[in-house]
Amino acid sequence: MQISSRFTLAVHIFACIDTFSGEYKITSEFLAGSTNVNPVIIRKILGQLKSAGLVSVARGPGGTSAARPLDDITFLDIYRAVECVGSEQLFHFHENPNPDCPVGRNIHHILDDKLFRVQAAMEAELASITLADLKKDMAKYLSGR
Amino acid sequence: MQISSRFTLAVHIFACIDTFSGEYKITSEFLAGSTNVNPVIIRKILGQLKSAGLVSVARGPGGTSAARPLDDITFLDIYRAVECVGSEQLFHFHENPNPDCPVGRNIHHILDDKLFRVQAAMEAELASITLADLKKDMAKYLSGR
DNA sequence: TTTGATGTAACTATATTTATTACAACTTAC
DNA sequence: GTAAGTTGTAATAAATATAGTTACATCAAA
Repeated sequence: MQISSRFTLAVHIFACIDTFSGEYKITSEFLAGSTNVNPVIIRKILGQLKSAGLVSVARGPGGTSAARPLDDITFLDIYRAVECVGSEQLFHFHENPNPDCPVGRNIHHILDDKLFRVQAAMEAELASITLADLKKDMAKYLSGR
Repeated sequence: MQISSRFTLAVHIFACIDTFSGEYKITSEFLAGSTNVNPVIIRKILGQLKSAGLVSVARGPGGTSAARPLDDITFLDIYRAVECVGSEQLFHFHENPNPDCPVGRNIHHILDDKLFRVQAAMEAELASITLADLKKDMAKYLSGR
């Protein structure tokens, strides 16, 4: 199954912060307009990003900004902030393999290290991409806006 | 969100084929017993593995076997066989970003190559693991069975 | 104190996964 | 050729997760 759109939404949010800060006030309503997603969903994601220390959200007047330099926020930071997979495991196991079967009893042990390696490879790639990279690439597309 | 347990189930099925072929007839009922999953689900997965050319399933008398040498079946083969993500995309996008917003209009283009790199890293790791590796590691756990 | 925004609860709608029942189709062996 | 055992598949339900929506208390600044 696919990874929740919360992740791409969160990146979209940062892209808006990069692009529109100063020009517009970055509210959940504004972000909802750009993403075409319900403002409450946006606020929930902003809350997760805030808990992870990635953004600052002003309550009274509204307005969101990045809490750290752009080259210090990686896709992995964002992924972990919004994904909130309780288990932190990418792969879902069938819950109750038969303990009376030698394979069923051991399948988890046998697979765990292999699946962890797969997850680690993915996370390493996520960690190699920063919001500074995003901003740089965005400039190409937005030059003529 | 996590990757469907169909993947770990499919690997479990191959582990059973490795371990019990000859000793028992590998039917969907037998596999349901080891995995503790409904036989119809097992049959559906077997159908996907069969379509991908990874197993042979005998209809009348029943019984499943690997269709290729174990060192020629990778975790990526299995992943692709059962995952059937129509789009083949690991990351789910929010569907309708605002085309009137310069960020909304371009977010897909901006992210696509980066997300593809992440997916490729994960798939490369999946491709590096074969059922022969699985069998070897299983031997450690099953020696005293 | 008014204004505009966030934080959050509650509920709904939708989609996906997994389970279950039922049965036709098929293959082998008797 | 028929009985037995199994696969293939449809139809449906149940469980879970995601996303949308309404409503409102809370907060900070002007």
